[in-house]
Amino acid sequence: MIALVDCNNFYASCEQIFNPLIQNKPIVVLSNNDGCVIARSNEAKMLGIKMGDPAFKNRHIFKKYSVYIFSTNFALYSDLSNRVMSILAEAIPLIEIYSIDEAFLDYSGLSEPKKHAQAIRNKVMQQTGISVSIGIANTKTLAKVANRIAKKEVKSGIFHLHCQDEIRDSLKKLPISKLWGVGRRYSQKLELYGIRTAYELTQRSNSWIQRNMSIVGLKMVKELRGIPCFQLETAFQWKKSIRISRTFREGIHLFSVLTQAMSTYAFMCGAKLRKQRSCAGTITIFIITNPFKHECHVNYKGILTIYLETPTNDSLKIVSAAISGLRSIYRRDCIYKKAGVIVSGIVPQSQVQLSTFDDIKDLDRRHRLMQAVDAVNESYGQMKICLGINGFEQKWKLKQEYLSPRYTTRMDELLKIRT
DNA sequence: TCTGGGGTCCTAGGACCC
DNA sequence: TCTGGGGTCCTAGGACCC
Repeated sequence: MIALVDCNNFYASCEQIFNPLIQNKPIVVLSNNDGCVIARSNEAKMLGIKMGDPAFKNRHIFKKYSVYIFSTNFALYSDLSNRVMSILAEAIPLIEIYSIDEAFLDYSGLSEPKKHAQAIRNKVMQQTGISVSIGIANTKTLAKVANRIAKKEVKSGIFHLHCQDEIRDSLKKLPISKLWGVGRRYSQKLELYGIRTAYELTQRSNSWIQRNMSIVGLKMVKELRGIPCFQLETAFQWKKSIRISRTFREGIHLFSVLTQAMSTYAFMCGAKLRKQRSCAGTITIFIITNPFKHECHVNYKGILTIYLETPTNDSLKIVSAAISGLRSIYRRDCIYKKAGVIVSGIVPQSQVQLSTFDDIKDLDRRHRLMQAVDAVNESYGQMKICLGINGFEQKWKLKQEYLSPRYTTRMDELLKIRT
């Protein structure tokens, strides 16, 4: 038996705790640059403000109903999260902290799970002021379903989903898109096959499910049928990738501004790496143009993966690798990869060495590639620059060749598409 | 005018070797 | 010179989560 504890409207609740004036008021928390709504209080939800909606679409609602608006304060949220999690861990040591506001608890062998959950819920409220919903069931996926019911339909905020009839009925009521593990793509696909509820999905054969949704989808459906497939991950996990990425408020047209930003983010990545005592084996940098800007008919991504000869967590080395990578994208010392995506190269000892256009013997082809990259360069940095670092757990190695034949094949395909 | 940031995992298909 | 089956490794891309 597993319990899923989920904090209600977590970021919004955190803001409310320290400000009595905004209790029971509509409040929203906005993302970086005040772009999107990423948390809402119940009152804000009732005004029809949607999760993930761009803030500008809701400005009139904010004004009309005097909605309180906050920018994110992650220091506050993670501090409160830690407090909640330690209360949970005190009650049940076998705990998987699933996200900043959610945890799975091992409830096996508990004779009165609902009573226990009630005690936890009270304690968290009493000691932190955060209200939580708790769903209890035999598998993680069913606990998710139970939690949804606890949050929406039950006053006590606690729901134990165990008898077969009840499970069947709740799955019949659950729209397929709301199921844990079914996102936008899968729900579109499943609806094409006439599957609208979680129950209808459980009626499909195992082979059909695996064919269409991979092994992960099959595990999820088995869990809906009551067979545990996802274990509780109670051990601490090192991060396998670390990333800093930002969207700019305005388009960026100066290379110097890009390098400045890239340095900052690279430096921050280094700090995060050192904090968990890891080293990066590869560094990936990428830049994306504004996907919502319609006048530029193609949107571009510039991606460069740098394979470090020696894994490192030295911020200065990471910064210099990132900057030389960025410069090489900018100088177009690189190979166009496929529509909207450029470059992948190898950087021994932080020196960018990429294949250049000179390597392309076919003059016509070379010309078309250069045109394509020009188009990319022109639209650079209009909106987004990202720096990610990953792979420090993976085997690192210095590649002997700049480009594999396979890569070239894909470029040929691309050229077919573009011409 | 204004659309987030940080993660994980699986799979198909090519490279390469025997 | 041509053909081939089987295995492993790697990576790009696609899916998902909060």
